[in-house]
Amino acid sequence: MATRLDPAARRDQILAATLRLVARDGFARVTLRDVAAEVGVVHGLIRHYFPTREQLMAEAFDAAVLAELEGDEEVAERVEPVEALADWLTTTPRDHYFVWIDAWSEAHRNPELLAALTRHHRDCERRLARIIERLAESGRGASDDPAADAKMLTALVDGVAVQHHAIDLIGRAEADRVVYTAAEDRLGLERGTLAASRPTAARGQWAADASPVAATAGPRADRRD
Amino acid sequence: MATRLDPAARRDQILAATLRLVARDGFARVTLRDVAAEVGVVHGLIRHYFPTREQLMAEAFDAAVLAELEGDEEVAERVEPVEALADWLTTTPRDHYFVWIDAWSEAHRNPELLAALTRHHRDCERRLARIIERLAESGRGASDDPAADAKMLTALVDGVAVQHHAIDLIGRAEADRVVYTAAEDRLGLERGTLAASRPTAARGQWAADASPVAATAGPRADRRD
DNA sequence: ACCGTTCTTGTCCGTATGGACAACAGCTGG
DNA sequence: CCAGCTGTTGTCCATACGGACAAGAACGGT
Repeated sequence: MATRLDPAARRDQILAATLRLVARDGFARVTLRDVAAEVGVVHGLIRHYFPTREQLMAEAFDAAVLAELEGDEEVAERVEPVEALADWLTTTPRDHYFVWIDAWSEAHRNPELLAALTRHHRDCERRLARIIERLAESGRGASDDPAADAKMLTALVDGVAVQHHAIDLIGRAEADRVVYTAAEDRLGLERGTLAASRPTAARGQWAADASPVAATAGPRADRRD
Repeated sequence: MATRLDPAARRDQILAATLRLVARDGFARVTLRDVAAEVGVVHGLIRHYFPTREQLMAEAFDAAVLAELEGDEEVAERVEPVEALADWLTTTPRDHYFVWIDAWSEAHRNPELLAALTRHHRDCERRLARIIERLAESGRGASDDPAADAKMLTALVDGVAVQHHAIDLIGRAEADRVVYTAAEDRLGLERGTLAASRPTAARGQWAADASPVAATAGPRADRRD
């Protein structure tokens, strides 16, 4: 059925499929058979690459964390701090956030996941703090305590993302507006500065192949053994 | 085994047990047998009260929303706005938040749950906006747009709650500090005002009986049929 | 051309779940 | 005291899951 693949390629394929399904169905509901069907192989094959369901999930989430943060670092260091800030604070693609929200709800009963989440969150705060620092150095903004400002803004971004993605209470425009306004007030920027410098491109992708996370995966189909 | 109970009492008992288990294991993992074991009855009895698992979950979540918001309204109207604000912005008990976070991750595949969440969120924002309004009227604070301030602070509270409860990155003291500082800046209060007026008592309870949510439910026990 | 490696499949098993149902038991009204 | 209602139990069933394993098929080195 499925053509024989390079082991590494198949692994990545399985991890990408797992992330798609987690975004759609949640960590707890994704079964090995689901993943196999999404990839187009027999469910026994999954076990050939991942000894247990838990390990699959753990590696999939690790891959997500890794992919989300890779590369941006030096790039962000070169662009104007105001632009970098506007980019960082803009809302993330929906399917990504579904995975994060699911991870939050799963973290307190999965220590590995909690560790990965903690590392990821610290990374996010650190990068944002660095942007704020550069903003203050450039004289275009002000901050007494970049770390504290970063922590507050990170929390705000997550909270707004919940309102936007999970509850669907506000649209993307308003989500950005809420965060931008708060950031401008906090960092001594004039109102509207951030919206004006928002770059056009969206942030990174997930899967190993070029397709976005939720490319496949229509309404949950029936499965067989 | 279990003594014959008043139907309404047994219903409430089942709903309370369900919420306890959802806080511990998540919506997706709670089984009818789990609930029955938690209550101390046979799993067939659950079906006598709730025709299907989905309905049980839906009603349990409705009960949670209802219990969380009931009563406080007129009470909040009588206390000093600064004190009411400090109370409203302080972090909610942990087990409650686990249910909310789980609900967020479940909402996009459960329309009823999404509707309940939306209503709840709107209620929260409305109440906070009312407090901010009274604060401005009293002259002790200022707000150009109470609704916008309420939306931003609600998002911040949720985001901080994630950092505090889900990721366990910050403690309760720091969680309150982050929110209080942001609120004070936004509403023209002097730094420290909110921390100084935090009331002593915590917010409401859930279950029908007096016990807190996670009273029972140690580390997940083995079950039998 | 052969042969070992390993990617891949098909099938089996024990377990757990949601749901259905008949029998039992305690309460209430006549 | 009896009959009916209903809360409660125990048991059964079809399904689906994670995991295990042996057999098949493609690939690579010699």
